[in-house]
Amino acid sequence: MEIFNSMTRKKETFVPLKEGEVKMYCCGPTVYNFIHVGNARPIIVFDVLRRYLEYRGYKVTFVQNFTDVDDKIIKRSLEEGISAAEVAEKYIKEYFTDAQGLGVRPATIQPKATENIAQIIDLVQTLIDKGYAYESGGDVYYRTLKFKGYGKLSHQPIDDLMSGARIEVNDIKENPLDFALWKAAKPSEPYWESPWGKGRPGWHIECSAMSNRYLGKTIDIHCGGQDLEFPHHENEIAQSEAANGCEFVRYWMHNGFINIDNHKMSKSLNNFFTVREAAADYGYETIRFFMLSAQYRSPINYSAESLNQSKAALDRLYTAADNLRFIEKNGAERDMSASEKAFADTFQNYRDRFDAAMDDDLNTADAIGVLFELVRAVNIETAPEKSPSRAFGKACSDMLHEFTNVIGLLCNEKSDDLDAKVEELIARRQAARKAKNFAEADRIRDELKAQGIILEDTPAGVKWHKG
RNA sequence: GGCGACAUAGCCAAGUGGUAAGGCGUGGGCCUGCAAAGCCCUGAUGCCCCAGUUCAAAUCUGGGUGUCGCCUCCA
Repeated sequence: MEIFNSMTRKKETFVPLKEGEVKMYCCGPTVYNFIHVGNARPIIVFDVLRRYLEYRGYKVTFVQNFTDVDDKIIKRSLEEGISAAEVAEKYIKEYFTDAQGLGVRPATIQPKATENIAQIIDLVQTLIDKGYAYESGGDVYYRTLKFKGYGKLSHQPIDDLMSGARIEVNDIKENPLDFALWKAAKPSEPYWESPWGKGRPGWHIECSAMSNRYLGKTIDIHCGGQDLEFPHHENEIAQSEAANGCEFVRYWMHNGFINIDNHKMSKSLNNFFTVREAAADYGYETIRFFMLSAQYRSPINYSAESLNQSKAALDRLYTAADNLRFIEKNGAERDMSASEKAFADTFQNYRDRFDAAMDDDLNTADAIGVLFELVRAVNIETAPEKSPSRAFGKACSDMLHEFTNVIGLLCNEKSDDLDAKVEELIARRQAARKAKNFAEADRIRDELKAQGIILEDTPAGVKWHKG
């Protein structure tokens, strides 16, 4: 598999440190609010990466953290009149509601910064001992100029970074580029005891500490949004490599932004939609489809038109899956015919092309193209006039789901429970149709429609799907 | 100012040297009690512009134009 490595700015063949195993870390949300649609992109994209690596046989250890102590959380706690810990707890819960809706599997480990204070303090102390950090008025800062590779991820010459930061006036730092590892507690702020007095960790040090604790000194993949490249990931490299004396990350992956009216969606610009709002309008899974309809590094524009197109495309997928489910249950009771077997023999071609697309730096747009080519072929081969067999329906269904499981689509399919209720109403409507009582037939159809069930009359019988 | 990304049909979006995937939408058709779905046909002689390299370029090179991002908390 080829991965575009932000560090080298090239696609590189992915070779894990240990054969058959992948250690990956993804920067998780700061839990002070509902996540917005922009936040959802890395969550979805790197969930697909994790699924694909597992599909290819790797044992994946995936760590995604929660930043649950931070200025914004403290601010929020004052606004809401509850403790910072309660704010964090509340929005972690909301995060999981959204993540589950989006079809995102829980990471292997989802640590919180506040569960790792001892590790963070140790790491800060190590950096002080090695001369890479210094205490100043209860704060501890990283001595940026001391780390030779500073700027290597963002490819920024250190002089340019310096000039950009020049305007900052701060007497307690040796250099404007130095960043906080530990912040002294102000009155009424949450704090932990440390060798430098009461305080709390800076943002960047958390990820270094947790990555090291749960995955080790060198990991295979570290991912996040492009805006984390500098300074967050740059700082992580400086911290981890200075402390451990070895390479921190083999492959850096950064996803592109979601735009609104061609401008970055962000909380600071206040032009964002929360996932909760978007899901109310289009459904969670439509958001997931939308995110995967373009390659993860390219910017995508969030608009009603795009989301509606994604919803329509997703419906086509559901229709196909429903048809196959129908055939599995009601198809011809016989072995697969010669032509059915011949078609099943072509599955490997689709698989090869799907894998090739995903191997190419997770080209989900291309992979979805293959998926839809499969859908059309399956629709043709399972047309009612061909009286497809149940075995064939299952074979096609399995193939379809092999792909949709990798990209995490089709996670809201029908249940057997619902089947029974709907089937009964369908039977009553069929009786009415047979008696040419179309008024009653249409009434039942409307009744089901009101419950979100859409009927379709086909030569092979009445099918239905969730609208 | 420094660094970087992108520009493909009405819309979304693949395609990095060999003659334009896929989805949405439009129009027509088959099928149907009607509808829906599905299938077939339809759609860029063309890939922002101008040069150049090549037997061959959306794909490579040079120069433009336009849009966006990072350099500050941010996915």
